[in-house]
Amino acid sequence: MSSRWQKIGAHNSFSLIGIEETLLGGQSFAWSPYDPNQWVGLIRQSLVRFKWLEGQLFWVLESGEKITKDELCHYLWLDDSYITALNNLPWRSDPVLGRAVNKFSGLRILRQPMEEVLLVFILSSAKSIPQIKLLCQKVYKLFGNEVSPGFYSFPGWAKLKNLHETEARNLGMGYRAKYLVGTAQYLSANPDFLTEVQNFPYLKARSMLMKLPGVGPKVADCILLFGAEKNEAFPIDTWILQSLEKQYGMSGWKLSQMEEFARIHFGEHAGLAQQFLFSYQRNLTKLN
DNA sequence: CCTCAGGTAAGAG
DNA sequence: CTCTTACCTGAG
Repeated sequence: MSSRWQKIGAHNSFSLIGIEETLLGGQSFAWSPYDPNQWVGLIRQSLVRFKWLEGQLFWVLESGEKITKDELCHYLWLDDSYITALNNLPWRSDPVLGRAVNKFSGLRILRQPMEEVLLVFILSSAKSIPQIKLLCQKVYKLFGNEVSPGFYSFPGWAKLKNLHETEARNLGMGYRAKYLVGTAQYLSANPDFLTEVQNFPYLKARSMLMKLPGVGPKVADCILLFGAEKNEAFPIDTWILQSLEKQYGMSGWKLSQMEEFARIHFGEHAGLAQQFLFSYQRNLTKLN
């Protein structure tokens, strides 16, 4: 059946560690390891499997709705704008970023559905990747579509509105339950909210998102970076905090000062730099 | 048994 | 605007 495999791109500048970190590193919780150098996951209503072989990335649709190569390329940010973004980052003059870019060659930002990113990052606070995955799966299983046995798709906020706080807490959400319920209500009352947010420039979009319960500065930046193609967004989580403090010598700096530094130093594609620094910092013990 | 986590919100200074 | 603390739950 290997004839089903299709090659994704001729010159996609990936590396094994780059694709692996892109899919499993924590910007999406939809992907799982399959065989060695293979990963499965849902993109909307399509169950897709990727394979890394001899320096090339291949894909196959396992089940669910048809998906085009163009849609996959967009999801994986395989168009030339990635190269442009990378070239605009100061990795030549910044040795910290340089090491990260070199180590995680081809690491990208996945372009995910904004609605789904909103949900998973509301649920992400103070939780590890496996915990977030599990929690998402519980919610998806309750309201989502079973695309393939064991694979449930993101149900959409209209259906999430049917989840009451008590029920959400019973799933193990803890204090995140009231965030989810509150956000579902807000979106129900303002159906075009996310579309509007997407059309505003970064800073305005960010402050709009922060009106949602459970969405603070970090989650808002994740939503904009992973779900709205706003590359200026620079989510500062504990890993980035560590990176800035230890690699960039910014201990004692205020969060607002770090944001300003990121904006000036990394520029309009700061979010891509963030992803490299994040991966480097998080894998620091494994790298040496 | 105790601490802390990939964060947010609320209250105080 | 900055700083502190509580908030659920589960892992270490």
